[in-house]
Amino acid sequence: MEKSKDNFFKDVYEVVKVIPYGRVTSYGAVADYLGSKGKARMVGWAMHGASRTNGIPAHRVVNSSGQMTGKIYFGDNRMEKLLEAEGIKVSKDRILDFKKVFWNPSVELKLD
DNA sequence: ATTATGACTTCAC
DNA sequence: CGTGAAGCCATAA
Repeated sequence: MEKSKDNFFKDVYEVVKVIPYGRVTSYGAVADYLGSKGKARMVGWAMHGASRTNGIPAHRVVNSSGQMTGKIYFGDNRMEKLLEAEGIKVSKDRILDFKKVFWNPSVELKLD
């Protein structure tokens, strides 16, 4: 993250910050919204750095299966706890009503 | 420059 | 629903 090379990360953070309460999204959805669908992994990388940052609800970002793959990087059950605190039911590191709580930035947050 | 790795995704079995 | 393989791109060694 030196210079303006972290523009992608910054965009990811902005989108994640905009995720509504009790909603979640996927790495691919964010990457797609940013115009780089193939960078789904990079979004995860950005979250990796956000996990230690304040103001970034990284717990609202999961993979396409609704599985909280990064909870281990969060701090064990901290991620699950946060999600449940927002009314999101979780089971076996996986969001139950994923389809209902899913928030697609490309649709909900479309540009004017 | 090259190889390995990863909070990913999708398809196939 | 679980596992495996291929595709994808940036970071690390």
